Amino acid sequence: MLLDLLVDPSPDDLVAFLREHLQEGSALLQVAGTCEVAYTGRAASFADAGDYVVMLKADGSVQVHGYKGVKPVNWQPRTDDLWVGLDDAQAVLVAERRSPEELLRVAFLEPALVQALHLREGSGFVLRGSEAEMQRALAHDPSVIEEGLTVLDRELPTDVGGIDLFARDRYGRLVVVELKRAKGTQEAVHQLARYVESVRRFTGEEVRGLLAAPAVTKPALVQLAAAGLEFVEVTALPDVPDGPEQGSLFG
Amino acid sequence: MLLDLLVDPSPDDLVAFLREHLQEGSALLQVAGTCEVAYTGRAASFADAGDYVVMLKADGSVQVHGYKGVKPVNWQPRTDDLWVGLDDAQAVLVAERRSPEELLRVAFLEPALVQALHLREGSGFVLRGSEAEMQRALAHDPSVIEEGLTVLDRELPTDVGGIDLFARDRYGRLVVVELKRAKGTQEAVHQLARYVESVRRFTGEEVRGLLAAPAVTKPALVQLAAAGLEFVEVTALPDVPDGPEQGSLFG
DNA sequence: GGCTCTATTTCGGAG
DNA sequence: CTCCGAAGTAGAGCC
Repeated sequence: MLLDLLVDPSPDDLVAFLREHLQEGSALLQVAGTCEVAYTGRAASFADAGDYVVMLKADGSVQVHGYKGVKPVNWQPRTDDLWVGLDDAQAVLVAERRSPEELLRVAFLEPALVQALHLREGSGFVLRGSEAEMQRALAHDPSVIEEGLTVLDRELPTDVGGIDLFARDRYGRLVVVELKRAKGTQEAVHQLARYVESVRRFTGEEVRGLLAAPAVTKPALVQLAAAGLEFVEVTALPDVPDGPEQGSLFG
Repeated sequence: MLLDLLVDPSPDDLVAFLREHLQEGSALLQVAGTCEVAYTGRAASFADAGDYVVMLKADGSVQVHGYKGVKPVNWQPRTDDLWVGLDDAQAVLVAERRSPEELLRVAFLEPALVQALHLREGSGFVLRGSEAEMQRALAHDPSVIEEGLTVLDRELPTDVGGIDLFARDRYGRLVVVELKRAKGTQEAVHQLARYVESVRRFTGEEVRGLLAAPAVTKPALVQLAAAGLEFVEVTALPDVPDGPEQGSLFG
């Protein structure tokens, strides 16, 4: 797991270390120390001398972490070219990317530690509670939203985007359901309004619009009322296993 | 900078190490090794045995990094309670948070490395090219958008959100400007349409809607045309220094 | 405290 | 490839 480690490397040693392990191409590399960081691309930023931990992953992603926060101070999601060398007697890392064209440059003023780790590729990972899962569960048992609802389609494309759930209520009226895993916002209401309008225009039928979420913000509720749309609180969901057999029900 | 480091620590040593440095409270801690990670809270996730680098920052944030990607596999932006101890002869880290109630648990099955680093608090950091800066620049010189434009307000609140720039054109017509730092999407068009509708309703006047961005996507352009809205390409921006004197112009 | 919005969003998926 | 929308979004700003 731990492949290699140097404490207080000289600039030369740091460059050699990084080059060697980048060559290999499968290690996660970290350099901790005082750095200067510059980024240009989608925006531009510059951080003068400060203490950071620089993490280089095997997929070419680079992130520069400061003393706080989950989010790195600077980063690059992917790099097409990675260059390591000496500049003015300092070890320097340059990560470049095309499309979008961007460049991250880290100068290691005082590297305190460099290490190479080998992380085997990911193990089984399960996430529960996404909107996709919520959609699956509600399509499987729409009575949670409303009694007598019949699901016609999921992810139904319209000219203004995809409708999460498309159904008919017990009286045969068309129902557009917009799902939100978290609190429903004005944005969600507007999305719903667009869908309802589109379906109304397309079918000429009466169309109800439901926002199904665990909660709504107050402004969203006002918007809903103003637009003649409805909110349905959806919290505890029935447990539905995922799998291809579920998808085929609605293909 | 490097405070302490252990290779292949025993569970007991790992727990002692973490406790000691958490006590101190100002270090960035990292554990690399084979772990099992579980999260419950806003959603739920579970990752069985895999290789990860766990990073604990002094602000209480925790992140579990896998072999790829900028984004951690699991994380916690802030923790109200951090607990380290032995469970079934394994070192275990539990990071808990209230509001939202969530919990991250990492079991270190085979810790390969643990280290403590001291990162001095951040240095000067400058970011250029954000939407805020774009807004400042365009408010300062709206002729970049259109000749004869007079800015009335920035971040003007309406019942459906805040309008980036609110202005009158050379003929005295009201203009709502929606800014996007990157390519304008359908979402931006809908947002703009919402603002325009709101202002139209509120004032009863004729209202123009402009999407100002370096580019638009094709579907967004279609939507714009359909809604009677306009696109203005805004690329090179005048260089405007930020500072309180700028803000006061529009307070 | 809650609510809203931006982001160098990242990431994954669909056309 | 582009485009779109979700995210346990994170984080900042405002009320």
